[in-house]
Amino acid sequence: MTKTTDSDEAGDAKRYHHGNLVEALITATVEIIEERGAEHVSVREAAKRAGVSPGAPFRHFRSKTALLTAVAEQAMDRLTKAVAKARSKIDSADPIEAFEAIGQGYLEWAISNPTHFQIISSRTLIDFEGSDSLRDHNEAIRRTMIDLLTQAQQQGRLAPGTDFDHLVLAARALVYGLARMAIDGHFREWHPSEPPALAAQRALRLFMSRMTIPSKA
Amino acid sequence: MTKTTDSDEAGDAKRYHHGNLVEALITATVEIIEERGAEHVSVREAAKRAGVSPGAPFRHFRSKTALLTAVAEQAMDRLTKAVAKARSKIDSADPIEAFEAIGQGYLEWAISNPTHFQIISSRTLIDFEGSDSLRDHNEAIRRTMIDLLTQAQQQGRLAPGTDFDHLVLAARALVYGLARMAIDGHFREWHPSEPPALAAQRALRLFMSRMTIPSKA
DNA sequence: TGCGTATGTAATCAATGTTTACATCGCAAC
DNA sequence: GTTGCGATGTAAACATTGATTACATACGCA
Repeated sequence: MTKTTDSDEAGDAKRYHHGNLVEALITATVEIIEERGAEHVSVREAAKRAGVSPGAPFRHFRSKTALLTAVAEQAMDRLTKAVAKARSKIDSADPIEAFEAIGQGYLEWAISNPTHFQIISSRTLIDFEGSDSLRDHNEAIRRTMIDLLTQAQQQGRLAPGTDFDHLVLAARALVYGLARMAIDGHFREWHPSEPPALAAQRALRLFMSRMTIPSKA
Repeated sequence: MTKTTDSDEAGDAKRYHHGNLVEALITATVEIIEERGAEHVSVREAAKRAGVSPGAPFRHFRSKTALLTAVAEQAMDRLTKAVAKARSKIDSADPIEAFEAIGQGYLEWAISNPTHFQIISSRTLIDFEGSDSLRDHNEAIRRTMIDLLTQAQQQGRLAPGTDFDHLVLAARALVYGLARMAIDGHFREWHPSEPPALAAQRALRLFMSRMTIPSKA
């Protein structure tokens, strides 16, 4: 009865009960994805890294897919927060500035967290449709971007003759394409002097400046 | 010595030598990808479908990765041809029209061949760097698009104040993003009346119309 | 015809996902 | 404190997979 500390991670003593296996497995899985790619994750390896037997993970995750989905949920959570933070930073009520800020926040997060972004968008490895959390967060981001563009339209800020639906499509495709290019290594041939996140931001800004009309203020 | 026919596939007789195993394995692998996704391909399953023992594929492919890379090479070959065909169809010397045609050809192929496009761009499953064929074809397409935009620039057809490098980046990201959205199922919420390929084409056209100046002719 | 080599088979191995029977701990009720 | 039950872990097993090795077969050329 020497120690009854129940809380967190700093224990060396190997107890029968891990205490925080779910978290430890997710962390270990992220590590493996970083080292070998999401396709080469193994549940046994994650268990080993968490210091636990091969069967233990299945007490918490029905399958390997469920484990990877949990990783995706954590990732999506962080992405949502990054986007929200990016938006809160600009105080302007200008919907176009807000859209740019959100796009930039999205891109910055995706580019500096390629592992997490990769698992979010690899929909054959995770059960996207089966996770309310994933679907909801994804829809929230998408709706925010559409709402801002709708505001811009209502304020007459879209370049004349612009079809709204195809503008939205192009904007989403641009942001998504830039993010995926980054994680797929397409930025390798880019100028070393300009970091990918900055280049992406400028491309997005170029796009928006051609699609919209500057505010009069 | 009844049959000495050496050529192709129409034989029911189970010969010891398959005759065209490489091709058969690639075809079988494509089938599996269509059914279960690229991450769930198994060499044994491909061997079974080709009517051959589990070890046989390794006579022709050093590893599973090598088999998947061969599939990617076949896919890239077809994509290159589709792009070339799209370009040859328009006789105009206008670089911007040519760019649009190529982009459209690229998108149409990617959207109607999601399986093949997926394997091309999943660079953790295939050995992209190790395949001269893949690198060369990829570089060729990229260079063609850049060259056309360069011509447009030299003819003074870019909207004033447009930074060339970021225009190229945005254009590539847009095309790539549209293609990936299609294969990742992001078009599901799109109007059912307008097929994804058409929507993508219009988004691309919108983008180009804002970035360039129409020809005087 | 005969033989070398490309191509296939069979057997085998280690690693993996998953299940099942059993062990151990944590914690609330007495 | 003791008891007992549910949550959490272990150990062992099974089928499937990627890959290797020793052996078998047949194609094609001298």
